[in-house]
Amino acid sequence: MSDADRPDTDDLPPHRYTAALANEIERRWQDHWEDHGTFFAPNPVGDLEVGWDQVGDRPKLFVMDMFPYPSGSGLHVGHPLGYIGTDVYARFQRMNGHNVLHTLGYDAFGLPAEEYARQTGTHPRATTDANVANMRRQLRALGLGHDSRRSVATTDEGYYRWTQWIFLQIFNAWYDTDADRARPVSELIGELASGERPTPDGRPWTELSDIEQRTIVDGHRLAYLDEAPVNWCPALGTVLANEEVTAEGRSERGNHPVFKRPLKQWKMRITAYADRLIDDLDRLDWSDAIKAQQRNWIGRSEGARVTFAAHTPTGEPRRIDVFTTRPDTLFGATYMVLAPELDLVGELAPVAWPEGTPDRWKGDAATPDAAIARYRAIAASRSDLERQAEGRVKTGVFTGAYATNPVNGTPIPIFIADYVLMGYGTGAIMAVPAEDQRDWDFANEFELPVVRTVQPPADWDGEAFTGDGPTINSDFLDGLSMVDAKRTMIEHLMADGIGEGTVTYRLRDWLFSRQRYWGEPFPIVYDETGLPIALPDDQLPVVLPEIDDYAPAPVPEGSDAVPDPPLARATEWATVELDLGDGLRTYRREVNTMPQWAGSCWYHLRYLDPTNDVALVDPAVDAYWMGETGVDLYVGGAEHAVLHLLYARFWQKVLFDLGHVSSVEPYHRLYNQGYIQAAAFTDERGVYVDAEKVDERDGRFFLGDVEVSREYGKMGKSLRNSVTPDEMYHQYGADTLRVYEMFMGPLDQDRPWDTKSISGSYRLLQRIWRTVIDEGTGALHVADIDPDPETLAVLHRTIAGVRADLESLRYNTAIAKITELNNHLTKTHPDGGVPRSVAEPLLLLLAPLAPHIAEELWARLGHESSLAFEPFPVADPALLVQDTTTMVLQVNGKVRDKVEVAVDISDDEARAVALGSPKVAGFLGGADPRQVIVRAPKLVNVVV
RNA sequence: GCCCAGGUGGUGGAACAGGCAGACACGCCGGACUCAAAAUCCGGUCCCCUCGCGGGGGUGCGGGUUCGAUUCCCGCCCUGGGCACCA
Repeated sequence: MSDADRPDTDDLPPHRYTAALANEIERRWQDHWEDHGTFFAPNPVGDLEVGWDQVGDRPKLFVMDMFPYPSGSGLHVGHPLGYIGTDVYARFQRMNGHNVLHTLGYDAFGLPAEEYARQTGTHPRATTDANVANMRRQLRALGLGHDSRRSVATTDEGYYRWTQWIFLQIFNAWYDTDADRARPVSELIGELASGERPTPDGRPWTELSDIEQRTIVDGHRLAYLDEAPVNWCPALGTVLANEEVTAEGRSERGNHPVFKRPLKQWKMRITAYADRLIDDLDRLDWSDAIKAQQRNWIGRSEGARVTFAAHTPTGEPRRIDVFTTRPDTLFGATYMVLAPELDLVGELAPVAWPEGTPDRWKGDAATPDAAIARYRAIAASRSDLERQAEGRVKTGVFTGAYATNPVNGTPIPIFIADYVLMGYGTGAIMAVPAEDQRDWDFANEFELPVVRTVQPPADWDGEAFTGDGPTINSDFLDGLSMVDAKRTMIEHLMADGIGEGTVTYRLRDWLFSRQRYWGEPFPIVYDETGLPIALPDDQLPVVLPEIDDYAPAPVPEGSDAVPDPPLARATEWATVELDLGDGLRTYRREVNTMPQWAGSCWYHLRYLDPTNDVALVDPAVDAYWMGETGVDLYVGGAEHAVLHLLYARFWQKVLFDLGHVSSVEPYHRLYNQGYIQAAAFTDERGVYVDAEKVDERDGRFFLGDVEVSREYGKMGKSLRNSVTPDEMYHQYGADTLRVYEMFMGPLDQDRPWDTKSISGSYRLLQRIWRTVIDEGTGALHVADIDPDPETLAVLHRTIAGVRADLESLRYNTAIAKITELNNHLTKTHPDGGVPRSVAEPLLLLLAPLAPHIAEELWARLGHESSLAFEPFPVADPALLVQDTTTMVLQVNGKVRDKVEVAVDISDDEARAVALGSPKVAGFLGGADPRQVIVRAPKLVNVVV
């Protein structure tokens, strides 16, 4: 038990660094920093310009955390890990002369806040405000050096006004594939009107009706309405983006089943940026793991589009375009499969089954139409989860129609099957069972022919062969390798006008509307045509209306009811009289809200210029802080690899294309911190028990007398293993908590929390305190003397090491080096009297990690101002050079002796020293060594 | 199945360019101080043999390169994360 666990006792030295003293010091310094605006970072212009003349010539550094949801349960000790990490870095670089911008805002819209509000029966605004206040209190107590003036919440009207403004920029933009960038739709309209760009059907622009013109433009916008199968979650009463649905086909929030439903929804054309989102990863300092995740998510596939000819029952020609990555196998395409939802399916199906149709193709239906209708109904009724649960057994039905293989003229049957997805490629495939396992499985189920077009190896006993081999049964491709066959086939398709090389992406456009209350309203209204109209900037923000019942309308599972967004119930708000340039008219407001991710896409920009109400961000401010590379260090969890991080990159690029920001990427250096995990304990029923009450005895765990079993998981309420920072400040102080969290291991690694181990960090700070202060009297304990040469050398080695470690975020080893220095001082100066010229740099080294105790001791040493801007110590290179070093003597690679030698010993001398060692000689046994490897002055290896 | 990350003492971890494996800390053992305990300080602590000196083994497993491998290469195993009917 540490002394912190018990009440202060009289027999402790009166000036010991106890938790109580630490708390007093910490409160005092937190007040000091706040009163002095210590962490206010000046902007070059605007409201936050104060102090610019003092720091404007310094290099800038923008350090950011992924901002939190203001959750109702407050923080546990796992949450601040990254925040402490960035704070250490920010403080370190501030001492190195940077103008450092570091703050923390709140991602306060979205499902978590709304769910919490529903559970507690209070309005999300009230719970959000209370939760933000509680988290600010908890984070302040950690001593985080944030610029409080820049701490925005996405729910502030002054914030979401600009979220809405950005939406309008995206709405009012289209992607010019020739210029490979977004441009304003006004320029598109200009090109259409001038004839420079043809209209879809070739008629002059001026001859088109207003609705026709608007429909064409709307079809180009980067934010657009689309009716398509989407992820519909009845339990949450909203649609979800692909990124919010788990592999099991459930909602990421709440784990509810998700179904496909065709619904008219807002989407963002992120697919237009697919290539740039991949290519620009190369310029980012991110881990390969996250880059790989983004590349995989975008899923670029090169292949070919191939046109197959088909016809309707009345003989009208229809083309079926497919995407394939294997155009080389076209001669092996023995049937086609269309996604069940494809409209074309209904046009192709004949009234009756063709003669000779096998029964198993008919799906027990009397006619193709009946078979198709039944199959579509079954597909729609199954959640993704159910589809998955049925494994890879292929289902489908024949449409009754045939297409023609364009390279050999063979008629091939057209099926529908749910293994072909509506949203990928063209929603239709050519099936090549010999070279695709899924097609093989389907062909097997339906007894369809298999034609091999790649020669498998002689010992091939498998089914589909997807490897490389000589092409066979393919006329002009025979004998070619896969690569050559692909290229040759694409050339052939282009020459015949029946296809071309093309690229397809796994990435889908971003589903951007939600049927929830607690989100940003869209700045969009509809007129009687039902087409969307952007509100002018001067009408922003569109304020989220107060309503009594903000709960979503849950729809029973399996029901086809259309979701009814809560804002539709704000009837007075949802209908509005406006003059948008042609007199006062009545409009309907968009009643969906934006998704959780909208606010987090651009908060780095609002941090820069939080009070600006005439622009998103002042260009001079943006240019200064974002430069061309963006945020200098961005720390957060890896779980946002394909959500927030992809969306934010997309918005940044749109804003860049439209000239609103200077950086093409938001986050230059990304660092993914690990998670703090904690032991959790279950009783024999598998129920979690309060981890704090569990005792360990002989490696077994007991709750009272009952044995419980241990597991590890994320810290949290559900596992009953939370430890809060509040408990830790009170028992040890915030500096101890900071040092411990940074000492537990590398920042990017998961680590198990162990409250017992925190005492090591507590003792370290107590020992450093004792280095400076006499515990008995409270008097200074340092001496104005010169350090001995060894201490001086240790100091400078420590400075060099700590500096390098902090620079690369290796805080655990930085703390180890500071510990070694202090241990050295304790050992060499057991009765105090450490030279001031050593104690002072020691405190500066400690300052980024444990700022309160460092400030306090710095002040007690007689300094009048905060050390926040004190230059971080620099090692004297002359003192890093040692005169002598330990040379290792090996025999056959095993260490046999060590000798102290001069660092500049020559190879010949080193060799002589080694061979002169009695221990080495003993192993030689009088024989001559076969070989002597000399790496003076570190090592000599004698090979016998 | 595919793509990442990782596997080192009782525990967290260190060894940054191929050269002393286990820094620093927790825990544990022993000692000093104390009536006693806590706190503090000192010493020990990878495993095995040995009273000691000393010796042998050891970084998930099996090979390889090298005078020398935790580090590089090949093949496996295990753990964690991501993706997954994406044509």
